[in-house]
Amino acid sequence: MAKYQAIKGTYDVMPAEAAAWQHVESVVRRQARAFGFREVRTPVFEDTALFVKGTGEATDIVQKEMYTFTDKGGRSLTLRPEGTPPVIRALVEHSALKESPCVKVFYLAPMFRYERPQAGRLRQHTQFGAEIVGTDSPLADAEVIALLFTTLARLGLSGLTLRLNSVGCPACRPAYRDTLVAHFRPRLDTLCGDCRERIERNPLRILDCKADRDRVQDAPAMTDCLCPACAAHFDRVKALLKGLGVPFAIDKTLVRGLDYYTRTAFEVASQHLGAQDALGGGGRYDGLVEQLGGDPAPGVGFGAGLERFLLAMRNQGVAVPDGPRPDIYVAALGTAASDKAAELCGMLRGKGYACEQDLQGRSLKAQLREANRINARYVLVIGDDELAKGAASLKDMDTHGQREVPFAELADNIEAYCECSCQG
RNA sequence: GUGGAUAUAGCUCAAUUGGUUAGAGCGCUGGACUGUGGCUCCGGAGGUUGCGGGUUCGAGUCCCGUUAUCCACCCCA
Repeated sequence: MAKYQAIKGTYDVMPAEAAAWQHVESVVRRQARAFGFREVRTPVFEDTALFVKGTGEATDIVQKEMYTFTDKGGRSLTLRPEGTPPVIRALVEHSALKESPCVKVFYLAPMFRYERPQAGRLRQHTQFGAEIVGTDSPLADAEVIALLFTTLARLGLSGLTLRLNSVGCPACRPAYRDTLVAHFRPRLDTLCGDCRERIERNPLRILDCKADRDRVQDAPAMTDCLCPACAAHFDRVKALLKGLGVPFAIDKTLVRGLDYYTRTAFEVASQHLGAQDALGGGGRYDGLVEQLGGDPAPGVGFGAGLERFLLAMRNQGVAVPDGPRPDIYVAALGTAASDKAAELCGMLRGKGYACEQDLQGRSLKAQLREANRINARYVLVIGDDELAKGAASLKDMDTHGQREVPFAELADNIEAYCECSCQG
């Protein structure tokens, strides 16, 4: 066992897995662009108060999962546990909503939470998130949901379930909350210990308690208690999703763990994951911008875990396209030939080819095996004979064919010999 | 924070009721007309059996501790 290893709940992406990551990232970026979202990048740490205020003091994230430390200036800083508060902070700080009243942004960034690792759950994970700030139109809700859902589809994922709910707004939630408490109060002794506390602190969370799943089914639903505005909003979101062909299921027990959500709440789960089956989730947060010191503005967004994308893809057997193959491998025999090879590699790279050579002075056989291993399209063989003749042997690794090409011609007309996908 | 399982070459795994120099496949590496890959054949390197104690004539196998990993609860991405 190595003396030093990656910290619990973290991991390394080694070159063999990097191709899969790059593929996922490029699909995500392409899709975000297709929907008109622009990228934002914010620092990995923030003032601790941003999350206490934004994410919510009562949430599990803030209460027990944050990596918080004091820097040498005595400031309390926190590695971001989620992406939305930092993004809102940045939009407010840069007055983005004054330049343009409706902003669409996405991010691809690491998040940190002190949790007990298990399948699909880490202490550092990477989130793809998107936010639309500045409009309370149901169009925005539907667009954000469609972005997440179509991205997953583009990645080849199937067996997806989109769960949808509305958690109301400050106008109608308090009344629903009372209704819920009135419903559960007489049945307190049938609930689990956690829920007996939740009824005081946050009764809505009783709804997504797994232990009390059965006892929750006949509880009153938020969707039956929405105020007219929230009900109309929810109806339009559903209609829009139908129009977009995004399948969903109403889940009246879906309650998200962050304090700022209003109205729409959603979650996308995969059949191909373990206990942690949510690929992503989000909702509307119409009070957050004001909460964080900006002029009041509504918003809606989601966060999704890239590690879970990859995990679901692997479990589902989705093939990841190969990365680009190297164009040319230069095999050299002897010191003089190696020097010439270095020179040729430099010239070819200058023309835009992906090109490499042996760095260990190995046998020709070993060099060709290496060229084959990295799936090079062509091999240039250079030895004493070639040096004397002033020409290299150009071998086509696919057709096994080989021909002689003068060094000088190589420089000027390499494209003619390489009718491959080389970008000259 | 709680519970369960696991820990043997780079990787995936073997090793009879505790018993001699801990094996295999893959990978790596060298060779099979001293300069030509994939297939085949032959050879080589590589392990203080996670770490620390204990029981025993003898421990990879049993016991205790510890660390790490995995899975689940909680919660979430």
